[in-house]
Amino acid sequence: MSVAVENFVKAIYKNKHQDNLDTKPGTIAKKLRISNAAATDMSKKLAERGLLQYEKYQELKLTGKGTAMALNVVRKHRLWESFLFKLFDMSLHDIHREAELLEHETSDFLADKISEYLGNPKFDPHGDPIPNADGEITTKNTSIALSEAEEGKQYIISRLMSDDKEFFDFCAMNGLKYGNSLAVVKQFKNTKMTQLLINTNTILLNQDFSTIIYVTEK
Amino acid sequence: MSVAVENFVKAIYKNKHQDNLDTKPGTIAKKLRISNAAATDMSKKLAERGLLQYEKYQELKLTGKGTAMALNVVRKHRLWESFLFKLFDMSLHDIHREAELLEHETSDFLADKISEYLGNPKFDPHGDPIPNADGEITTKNTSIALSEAEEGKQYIISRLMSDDKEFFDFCAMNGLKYGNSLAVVKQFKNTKMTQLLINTNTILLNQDFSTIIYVTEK
DNA sequence: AAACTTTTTTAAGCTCACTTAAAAATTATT
DNA sequence: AATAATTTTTAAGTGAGCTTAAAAAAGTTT
Repeated sequence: MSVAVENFVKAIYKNKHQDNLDTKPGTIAKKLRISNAAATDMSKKLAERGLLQYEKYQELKLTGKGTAMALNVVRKHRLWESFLFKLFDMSLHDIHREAELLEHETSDFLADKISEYLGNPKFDPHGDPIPNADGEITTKNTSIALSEAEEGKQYIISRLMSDDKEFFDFCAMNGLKYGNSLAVVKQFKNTKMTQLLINTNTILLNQDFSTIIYVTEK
Repeated sequence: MSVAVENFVKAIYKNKHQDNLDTKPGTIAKKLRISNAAATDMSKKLAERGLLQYEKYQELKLTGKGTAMALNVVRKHRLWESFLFKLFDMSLHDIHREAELLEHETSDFLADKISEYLGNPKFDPHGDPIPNADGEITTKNTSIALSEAEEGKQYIISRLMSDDKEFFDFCAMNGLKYGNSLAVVKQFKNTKMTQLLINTNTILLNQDFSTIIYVTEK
């Protein structure tokens, strides 16, 4: 399958299950940096191929086949991220950038080899779950966004949900790393800021960041 | 640069420096399994881009820029082969197949990481030299084809020059592996066969295989 | 509800990387 | 050297994946 098609179904899947965005052609277009016209066009073609359901002016809905394709690409992406992170000590942003390309040129055979090598991990270095070879995500996500965390409690960082370089740079600089501990000191209701303590450092996060950092109770 | 372009300059480079074939558009077309017309077409376009010199009915000649591109792709291919071979215990044919895809989606940055991880190897598992980051091949190839080897002498396998699955299956079955030792027992002049001894086994090779297995004197 | 704004779709057109068919040139054969 | 066979080039056309511009529909504001 082509890169364009794989990225298209992946974008639909992620908008629906991850980024809490709608799946209308225009929204997908924005994410993929293509024109609305191109997205509408692609939608019709993929509907014919049985990868999604398309109805004028409505949200796109992946079929089972389309979902399977999306999960297959997501699996490869997250396996590559895990692998590169482990072996090469690359930043979260760098591994994302490389995985974005490699995911489309990786056979199922190689994906399984990588998975096996890593001990069939369930999460990647961002804390995102890795679908298994059958496209199933077997882990339940019990984590919450930092913006929803309770004052005074201890948490462990379980997910950094972004692919923005500046965000990752900020995280790296401040010890905000998958698996690390922190305490939520205060939630500022009006300004929607979250104050937390990590490694004896106090950090104040605005909503942009507190809603994409996920944690579980310690 | 597109996959098509990268494969085109790579094919020219390999025909010239490795496979001892000419570099006319038709010959490249055959290798890439595209029509002669497509190859002629591409030749003109790449000439305009300064990657090669094109003269009607003549062989194609890579420019410095074209050669650099070819070597960059070859470098990535051979680094991937080395890497996959080392980590995943994959067959020579399998690593080739995967590398053929990955080579086009690998940043220079990642290539350097892989190289560094492997200790900047000079040869891949086929015995092919790996160009450095500047596109230089610093090793001299002193090996000869088995078909040219002398009766009664001991050799070490230094290169398996092919990408054919059957050939690699044969090699794997018979201990014909990069770095292994063998003795040339007899060269049959008329039938162009080579008889050799490896691990107490006698093997008789025809010319198809004896010309693509390279060795150095022990 | 009418008017305005935004989004989506349709229409026409582009580039890339191919194809097949025919014409032209080269190479091989007698 | 003339003819036949092969190779290369030219010409015309295709599908994928885009674009911009205009038309149509949906959503928002007053």
